[in-house]
Amino acid sequence: MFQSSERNVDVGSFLRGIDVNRDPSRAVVDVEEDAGVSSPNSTVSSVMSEKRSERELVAAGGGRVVEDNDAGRSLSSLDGCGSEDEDGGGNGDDGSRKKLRLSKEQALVLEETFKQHNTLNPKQKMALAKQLNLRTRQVEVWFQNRRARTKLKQTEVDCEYLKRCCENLTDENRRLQKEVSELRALKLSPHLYNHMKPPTTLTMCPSCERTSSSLSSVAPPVMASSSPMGSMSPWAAIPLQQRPAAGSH
DNA sequence: TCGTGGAGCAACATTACCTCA
DNA sequence: CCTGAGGTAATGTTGCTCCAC
Repeated sequence: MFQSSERNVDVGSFLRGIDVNRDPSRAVVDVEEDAGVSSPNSTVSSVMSEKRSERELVAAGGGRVVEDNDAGRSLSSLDGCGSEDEDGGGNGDDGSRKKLRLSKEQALVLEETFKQHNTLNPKQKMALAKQLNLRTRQVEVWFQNRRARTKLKQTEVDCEYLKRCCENLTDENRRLQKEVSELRALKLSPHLYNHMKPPTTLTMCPSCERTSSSLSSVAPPVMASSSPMGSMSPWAAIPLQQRPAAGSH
């Protein structure tokens, strides 16, 4: 697996410091969820593999694979987790993971819940899982993926916005450059220059009595980085209320 | 009080399956 | 029927926090 080394230098990192989901009752809840997989695993991998096999059993044994995903089925007809505790023993033999498709009703409820809070504490997770006849792990995974999708969408929106900003700045730069060359041309033609009124757009610098828009100050604007997505936060110079937001999910 | 190991969690990258044009 | 693209559920890894010891 290829992971970037700067993986954790992201927006989410500092948010993790605020562990809004931390719930004192968590331990009890999680023990409940992982009932039967409570062996003291020494490594994460072993935990994962055990949890994985548990999931596979449910996914396969529950039979909630795509072929039975007709739009009309009711939530209560989803048996898989109803069998939260039962293992079903399905086709765990071939090791293939069958992918279930959430019903429209389930997706709707999950979406609505996500709108209210994009993370769930263990109690909420369990309640939601129970309501939807899903496993808590499935709810958890759905929220993880949903957060990822939201972030991706927001990134795309940000990117588009920055692209437009860049284009606007380029245009502005071009305009200013043109203005500079025009002013230079005027300056090189004293007979014309003397008879002209000073440009009304130029303001006097009160302290030095020189025009604030002297030629040197009209150099092309240089951004903090050559790229609009430079190392510095691209939003640093953009008022918060002007930042675009990804559409509702 | 401090260090340590385990557990749980979220973020992230990736994989694998499914649908649909 | 085949196929490639896109969507998304699921998996694996990593780092962080909390807590018991």
